[in-house]
Amino acid sequence: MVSTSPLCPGRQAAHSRMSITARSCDAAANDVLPYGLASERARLRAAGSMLARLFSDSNLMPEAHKYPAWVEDSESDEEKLREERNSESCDPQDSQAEDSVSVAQDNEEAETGMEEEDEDEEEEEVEEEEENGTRPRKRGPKRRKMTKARMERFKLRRQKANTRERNRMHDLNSALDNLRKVVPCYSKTQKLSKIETLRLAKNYIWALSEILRSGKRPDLVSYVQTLCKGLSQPTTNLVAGCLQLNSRNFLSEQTAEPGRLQPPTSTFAMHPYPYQCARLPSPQCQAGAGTSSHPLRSHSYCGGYEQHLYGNGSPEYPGSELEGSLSPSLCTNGGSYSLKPESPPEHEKNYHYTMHYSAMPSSRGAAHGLLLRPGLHSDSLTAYDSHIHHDRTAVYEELNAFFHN
DNA sequence: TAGGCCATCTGGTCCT
DNA sequence: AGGACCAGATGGCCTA
Repeated sequence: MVSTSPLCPGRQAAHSRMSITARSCDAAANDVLPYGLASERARLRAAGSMLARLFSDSNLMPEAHKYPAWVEDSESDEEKLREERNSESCDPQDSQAEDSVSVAQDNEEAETGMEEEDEDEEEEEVEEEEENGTRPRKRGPKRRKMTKARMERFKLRRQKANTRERNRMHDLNSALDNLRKVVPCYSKTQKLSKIETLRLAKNYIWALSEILRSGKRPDLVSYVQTLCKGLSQPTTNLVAGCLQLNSRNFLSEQTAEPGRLQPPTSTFAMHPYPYQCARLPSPQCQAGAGTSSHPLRSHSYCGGYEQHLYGNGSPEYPGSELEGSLSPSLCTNGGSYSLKPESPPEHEKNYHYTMHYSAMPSSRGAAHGLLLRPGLHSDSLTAYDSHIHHDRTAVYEELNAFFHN
């Protein structure tokens, strides 16, 4: 039995504490492009530029965040500093703490020695007084006495820095939210964790670059394995669910009916990943029946996998094609359909899996189970989705007409 | 209660 | 000097 956290599948991962930094993003990005093909790199650069534009879109950025109460409350701030001074002065012998509390020491000096100075003298640089005996004088530039005015400036600077840092992290989170929407599996109610989002995005880019490089259609198993490489088990289940993949079924098919799957000439490296998801129905359609010479023009697959992978029927590759395949305008939850497991556990009933589907499903048969309702998930439409929602409505209407006439 | 994830604060470093 | 970026520390929230 696979347990799934209803809020965050990444929480199940036994990863050590990690912070999402630009360095980790760079490290992930460096793994994405294993090939020296200039054309693929150019396309991916274009995709990267598109993502950068997407993330830098001012409409996507959160509104100005309110300052916490203490920012505007100087008295509470002073109390905070006072508490810090009290707590940090408990162990004066700790040299490491000494560095960290230098500001507090300065504050202390300000209180003890400078209160009677007038404001003009406060602007002067004054050598630090000799410390009283026990500890040697610290190296480095001589510290200035922390006057009241200086302390105020310090506090103001610190508050501004905190605000900037807060906004910076909010922007980063906003970009991560946008990234969540363009990776293969998006659920507003069950958000991927930051690290899982980055991993899935990296795998997704890898998978797309493999397709571009080889010009071949990967088999379903390898595709999902590639997407799920390094992800936690709950996230793997989520992605597999989004791709309508029943690992138990495809594993058995792999052994009992290998002919139904792509031969092992897959362009994706097979790696043993312990799929244990057995809560999803069988794939509605089997892979491998296609004869299309081009993966992006395939008309043989059906179901989420194909719609996800080849859904954009545009015959053009570069530029707009890439933007189309990566852009949420074609990869949207606004017109997506939910994939619900058969008899889901109680705690999963509120899950809201959405599968990004693209402009044109591959066949009419594939569309039979597909309800194209522009407002289907309007509750989960975000600001960005709302932004592009209007443009997509016409497409949905056309598709509805196409499939229901 | 432990562990995972997250937001925030903070000081350091680098760059303009 | 000030801003951007980073990483460590901390505490809150949530789940198993």
